[in-house]
Amino acid sequence: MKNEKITSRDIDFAKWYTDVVNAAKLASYTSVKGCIAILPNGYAIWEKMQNELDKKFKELGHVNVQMPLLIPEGLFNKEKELVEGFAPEVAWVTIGGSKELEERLCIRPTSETVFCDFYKNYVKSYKDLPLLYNQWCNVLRWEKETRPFLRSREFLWQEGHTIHSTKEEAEKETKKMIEVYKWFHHEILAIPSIIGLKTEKEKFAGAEYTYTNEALMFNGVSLQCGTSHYFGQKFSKSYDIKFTNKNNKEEYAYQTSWGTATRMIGAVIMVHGDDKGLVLPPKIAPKQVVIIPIGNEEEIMKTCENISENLNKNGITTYIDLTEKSPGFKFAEAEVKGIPIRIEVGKRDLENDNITFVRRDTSEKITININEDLVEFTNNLLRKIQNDMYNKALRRRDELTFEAHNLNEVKKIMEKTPGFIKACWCGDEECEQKMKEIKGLKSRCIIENEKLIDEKCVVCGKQAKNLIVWGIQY
RNA sequence: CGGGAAGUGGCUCAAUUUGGUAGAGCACUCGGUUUGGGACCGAGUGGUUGCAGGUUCAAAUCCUGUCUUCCCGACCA
Repeated sequence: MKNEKITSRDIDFAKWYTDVVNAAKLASYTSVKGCIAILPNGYAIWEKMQNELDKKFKELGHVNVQMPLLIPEGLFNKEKELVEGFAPEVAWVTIGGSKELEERLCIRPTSETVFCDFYKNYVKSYKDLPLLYNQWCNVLRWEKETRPFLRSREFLWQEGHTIHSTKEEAEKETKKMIEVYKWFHHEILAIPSIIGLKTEKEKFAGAEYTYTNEALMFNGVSLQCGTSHYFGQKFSKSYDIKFTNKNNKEEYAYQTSWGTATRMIGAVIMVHGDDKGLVLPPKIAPKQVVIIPIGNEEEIMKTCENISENLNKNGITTYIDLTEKSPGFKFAEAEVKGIPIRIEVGKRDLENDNITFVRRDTSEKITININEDLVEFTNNLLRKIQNDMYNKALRRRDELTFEAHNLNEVKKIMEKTPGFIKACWCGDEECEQKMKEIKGLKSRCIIENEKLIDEKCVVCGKQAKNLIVWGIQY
């Protein structure tokens, strides 16, 4: 059954996306462009994401802090490349109360500068290092074109800012955190992603290099999902963060930063969703099971309560839909919200001592005896759904991943469906620019540890340096 | 930021062309009958038409500005 409120994914993907956001009540627009209200259904998903990441960060020794929202202009301007990168999308506070400020204050688009300002006075000795700080907060970037979750002006994220006494340690941290994001996408969100370096053109302003996770959405458009930056001593030199090393010499510190955002909610929608609405991987579903009574006889209600209690007690989150709607309405409602498993309990089931399980991802109906071990059965099914969703997304990505050896091949591929295009590149920014002329193709990342598929650059034919994944960006 | 479209109860839309008391369906509330794919009957509640100005005896309707949303382009660590 198709949901009438949702435009078909194949007819208009952009409309489908916003329809799902609305129908699943994840977010709604407000009076300020690009600033969305994240509603309970959406925020609960974000909380699940936060819990998973926060737990992992802490296992790896990171601690949470909170830095200010406002950054004095002078402080913000110290790192030249960062300023140039962010200047067009920074909002400024110029008046406090009714008084014009002597120095205007920038609303943080990212917090490198604030962390640096703090580290400057805090770090004295190699014994103080490393500091592995993270903060969960909102940031503001004055985007011109906005879309709920994917590109909003205000968004929630986490930003890790670490500072180290050696280059090796900082580089290890950079690599480690991009692997954490990859784990998060694969294991928790059931989204396959490709890790690689950003080209000079695409890297974070002020970074020596940037690692990124690139994922492909159902429509073949790619989304940057979590980045990890190595700063070397660039920021520490701009902000004068020195420590005394083991040899009693002053040395500039080595830094990293890494972040991921509420944009991931958008990724989950666009990778897993279908024409009935959202499809949530069990590991981030705020409620994993919905139990729908069909009829209101005492035996039915009692059975629902028993199942719910039993599952909840054993760590599976469930609820019984007790609203006075018809069963069909409740089915549709559970589907639009993406709840992984629906259990139906009605007269027909109970006459045979059965209950009915329905999978959200495949719509498969499974009738089982009520005396079976429901906890084990449900846990297995949740695991299976999580795995199957990953594999389905992986298959889709592989279907939409192509190789190209020259510009004509690139054009041909892009005429059909967009997707990831693997092609070699000489390292010249001009060639990157030429690729962009084909439907806006940009380099997503440089693939390491994989053989070049060609000796020549896909654009100019000169000696190839890197294998690049190209794609259209959200 | 450039080009285009739109904004009327919570939602989808009508009334705008030709200015003259703002209307329907869904949703919501109450009562009843229902319940295996978005139930049915009956009775209700809810809008100074995005906002600010202007023209007019009179503005949802005409004019100006502005905000928001959507599409195309540019931009996007």
